[in-house]
Amino acid sequence: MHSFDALQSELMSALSAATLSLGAPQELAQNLSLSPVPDTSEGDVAFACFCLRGKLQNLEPKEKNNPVAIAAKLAQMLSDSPYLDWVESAGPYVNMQYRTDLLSKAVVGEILEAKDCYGTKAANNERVVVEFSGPNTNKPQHLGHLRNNVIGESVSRILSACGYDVKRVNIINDRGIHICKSILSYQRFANDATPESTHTKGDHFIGDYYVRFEQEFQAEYDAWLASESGAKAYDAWLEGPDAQRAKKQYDAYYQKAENKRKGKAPADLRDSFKANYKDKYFNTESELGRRATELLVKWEEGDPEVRRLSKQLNDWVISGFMQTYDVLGLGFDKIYYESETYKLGKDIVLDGLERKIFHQLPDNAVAYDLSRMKLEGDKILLRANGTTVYMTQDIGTALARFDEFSYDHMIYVVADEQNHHFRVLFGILEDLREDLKDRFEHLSYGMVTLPTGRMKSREGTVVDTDNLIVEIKEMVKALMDEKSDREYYVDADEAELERRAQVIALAAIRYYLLDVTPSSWMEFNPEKSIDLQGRTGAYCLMNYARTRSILRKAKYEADEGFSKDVLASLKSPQERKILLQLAQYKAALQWACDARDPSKLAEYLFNLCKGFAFIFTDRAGHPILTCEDAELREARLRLVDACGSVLRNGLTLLGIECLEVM
RNA sequence: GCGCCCAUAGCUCAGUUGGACAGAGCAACGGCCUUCUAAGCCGUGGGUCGCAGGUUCGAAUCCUGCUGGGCGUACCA
Repeated sequence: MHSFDALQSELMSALSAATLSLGAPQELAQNLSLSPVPDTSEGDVAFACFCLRGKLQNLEPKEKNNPVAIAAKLAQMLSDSPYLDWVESAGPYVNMQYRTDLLSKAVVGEILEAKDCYGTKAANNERVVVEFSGPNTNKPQHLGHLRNNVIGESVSRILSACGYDVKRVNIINDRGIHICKSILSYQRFANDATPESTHTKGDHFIGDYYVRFEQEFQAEYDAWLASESGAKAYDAWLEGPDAQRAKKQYDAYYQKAENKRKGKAPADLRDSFKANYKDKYFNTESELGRRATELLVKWEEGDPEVRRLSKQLNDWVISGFMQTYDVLGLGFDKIYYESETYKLGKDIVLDGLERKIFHQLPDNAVAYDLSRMKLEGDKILLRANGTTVYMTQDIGTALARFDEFSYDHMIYVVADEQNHHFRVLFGILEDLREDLKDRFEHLSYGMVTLPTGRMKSREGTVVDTDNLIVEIKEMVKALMDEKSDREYYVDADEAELERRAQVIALAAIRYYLLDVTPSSWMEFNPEKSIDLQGRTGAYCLMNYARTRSILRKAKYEADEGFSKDVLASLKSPQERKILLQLAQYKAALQWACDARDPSKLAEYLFNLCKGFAFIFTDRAGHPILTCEDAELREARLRLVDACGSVLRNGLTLLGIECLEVM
């Protein structure tokens, strides 16, 4: 038996044959599936008989509908299987234990032969483009971007391991009013400072000017609100429809009894005005707003000086991003820049207009009728002046990318605030191009929150990616200092310790972010920061290091020609448990791939670690180095090697680098 | 108003698409370091799966209603 899959399929054929002989329809008998057993002492796998109710023609009428009777019958029929140690029915389930020697040889043998390739599938000739990261060039990346980055990278690796031809792409938003705000702020306050002159990372450097702009603008706005023209604008606003809507909401809320009020209290009229009028103030009254808008217009016109400044600032920010990507080990097959792609889509929309997929509004704007996809309203795709919007660009880039990559799947890793945007985007794309139907996926992930709620830049609670990595690394180093007398630390020089701390810190962060299902919102607690105890990246790394350590001490050689027969001596319940866990790796990987969810793999790896950790620490019951039975000793070392191998393969797919010594 | 999503242990999260007694980590409590890395190992306690109905042999999971929360609903990105 050369692999667990082979062993499993032998069992499945036996099961199919048994059900067939009891009169099950072909179709059903050949599509049975096994399920796990809750308690491993009750078997390795189970077959649940519910699906056979009423389907077995050759059974007595009384037994036909009774899963318990069916289970008993099947258990009896499988009792002489050469692939099983034993089989017994437990209620409606048939519990089975694989023949131990076949199991150990199949599982460990396959892993040690395949090594780094264990679990990876052959190319399936399907290409998938994964778009992730997508930063704006006005601020350094925060914890939310980090979640995006690590999910995007891990999903790419998982898809790749499952046979897909993966292309990673990134689209950097380097165009628009936000960069003009930074330019203006830079012009006014920087005195020609540069990242070099201030020894500041480029994205942080520009981020500070962006924040400065927002502060200045807020101060300007507050002053205006308190002024006479602010008061006039407020009075005028009170007469308008926005005020009426705000008043209605406000009154409706406060007219209810206190215990009947739902949701957040609406802002009072004054605050509604303040929030509501901000954009209008920016566009019409604000000096800063006017200057920023002028810059945007000049940028659009191709004004050389504005273009030069814009490029300079963007280059600084992007070089900062690249440093962060470098630290995280991220690389892209292609990076798109919105300054180059923002006009894409216009021709496609005009073409769609001719094909009557879109329609023209009285002011000549072009829109998509959302009722075509069972939603309401119009989605504007070209403004009356002919300029594009975000949606238009996304349509354009999706189709341009198809021409470039001929993808079978296009996955967008984007936060769940944009669920509606992508629903509309995919609807329009499929309306335009029927041949691309079902190729688009939105890998929607939830926000990373703090115990106090959402991160707010105004309150200074935004967790910065670069700083976070440094902080965790310092924490790891402090812990390492406490253990500096350990044997595995004494040989390491400063640079090596630094490297280990960096690897551990990154593992901790990655595991923390990937251990939660992407679609869930997740809480990040900066107080506790990222714990290094329990279900963590550090724990997984430590167990990998334990496997390497013990193999080093045993002078173990990972030779290929070893006799698999020694593996038959692995037969304790805990050893069997690990064998089964190892055998589940492919299933966990496939699940993670199908669900585009690295947390499925993260959970699996933690459980594998726990199984290994038990044996590793059980020196009395499962001695390895000091095991007196030479065959058993070798078998256990092979098992340790297999655990390490699977652990490393899996962690690599999470983007986590392993340490030989920790 | 309309649309989508969420509610599981003190806290943070799983629960493979309807199946065995609802799990993990943290926190709490009790044991383990002359012996394979204690960033660890073993054990204990802790849950009317938001509430009320319904479908089913069987529901945390599906349906209806309610309660509480979130995100959308731009000619912003």
